[in-house]
Amino acid sequence: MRRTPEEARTLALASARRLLLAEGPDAITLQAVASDLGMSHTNLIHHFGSAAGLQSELMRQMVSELTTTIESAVMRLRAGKGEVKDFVDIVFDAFDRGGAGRLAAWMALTGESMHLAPIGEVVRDYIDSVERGADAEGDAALIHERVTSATLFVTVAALGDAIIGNELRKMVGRERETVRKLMGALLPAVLAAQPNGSGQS
Amino acid sequence: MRRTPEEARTLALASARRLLLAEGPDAITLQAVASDLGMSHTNLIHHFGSAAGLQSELMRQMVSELTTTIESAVMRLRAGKGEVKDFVDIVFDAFDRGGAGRLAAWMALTGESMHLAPIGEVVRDYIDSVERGADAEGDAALIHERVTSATLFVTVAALGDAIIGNELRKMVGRERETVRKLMGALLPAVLAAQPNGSGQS
DNA sequence: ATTCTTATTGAGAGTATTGTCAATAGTGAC
DNA sequence: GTCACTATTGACAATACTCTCAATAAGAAT
Repeated sequence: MRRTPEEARTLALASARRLLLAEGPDAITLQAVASDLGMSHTNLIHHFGSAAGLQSELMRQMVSELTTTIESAVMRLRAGKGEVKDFVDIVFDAFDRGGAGRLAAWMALTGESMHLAPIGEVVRDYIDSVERGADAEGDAALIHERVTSATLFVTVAALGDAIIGNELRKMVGRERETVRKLMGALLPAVLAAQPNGSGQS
Repeated sequence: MRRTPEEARTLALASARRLLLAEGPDAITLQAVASDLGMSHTNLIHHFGSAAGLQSELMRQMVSELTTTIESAVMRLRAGKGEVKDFVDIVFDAFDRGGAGRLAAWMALTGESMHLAPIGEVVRDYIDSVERGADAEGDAALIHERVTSATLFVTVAALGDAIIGNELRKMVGRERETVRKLMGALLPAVLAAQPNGSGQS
């Protein structure tokens, strides 16, 4: 009956995430989480300080997972172990999995965009890594521009897909991978210095 | 002192939109709108029936504007008066202008996705028009697939750009048109039946 | 002018949410 | 076993939001 603080926090964050996915951001209230867990809402205040503390911690956790996932994909790409198409898949999955994209959108909508900073960092890391590996050939400035553009492109599309992709696909009758497949096919053309490459490896 | 019903509704919707842009979806309350307009919140209930009625009307109005804008762009494209790049620009602007993208995201997040149906319809209209104009040449089924994919692609990316584009661009230091320019450059390749064509009209 | 419609308001009820505070009860340390 | 720590709870206050209801008043119609 008496959980460790870590247990309590983990349970609460899992419940909050469940509520976010099922009923949207506004459903994450102290009472809803407490009743879902069968505990009192005052206990949540005890563990998180306030309702804002819980929400903030949920944001921090999900952004952390998101960036970790993407970072590992960047590592593989840096090691030359993966294709661009796989990277696209991972980014799309990362925004889709566990409602990370919906949460990111919520943060952007409610003005809590400071929590998004880690995403910007990992994007910058990715840009640096690709730049470093590629500056042997071609114009470094040009490559920098292409890589940043491509990364922005993937991230923005992955977010949009996570939020509205399912609804739109339902309306026009396409399957789930439609957008990410296109992105995977087109991105190499953006990255390649020569405009001919649709490098299908 | 005594407005016409249309005046009152117009004022209220404008105020609600302002609040949505400035402080996010949760800021659209009867009290906030009423105080912004210097009227009592009961008057808003009189005109919209309920708080949900006001929000619903705001969604309807903004989606209507969005679809109207996109539809006119589709007409121009159908008449052969515009390039694909212009269409991309218009879709991106439509989601950005007046916070339509943020509102669409809010709808998707809160489960009010029925209001999104008109967007699906205009997308389907666009698909039909392009299909009809293009089925003289090539495989009709293939063209259908390419066009639906491309339209999904543009819409999803435009939404993502409207929500998180500014934040991400700020973090990596790119200007505003980065993503839409890429989309405009890549989309013709998706639409062309032959993989060589980046058909610039 | 009188009447009718309705835009507008203020008071107040009902509910949800956050938060405070004191008290209870596990759990480990000694 | 006793004590200290703290996870947990229930009662209660405070605020915000929605909504009902009765009353007021502005404008149109006659």
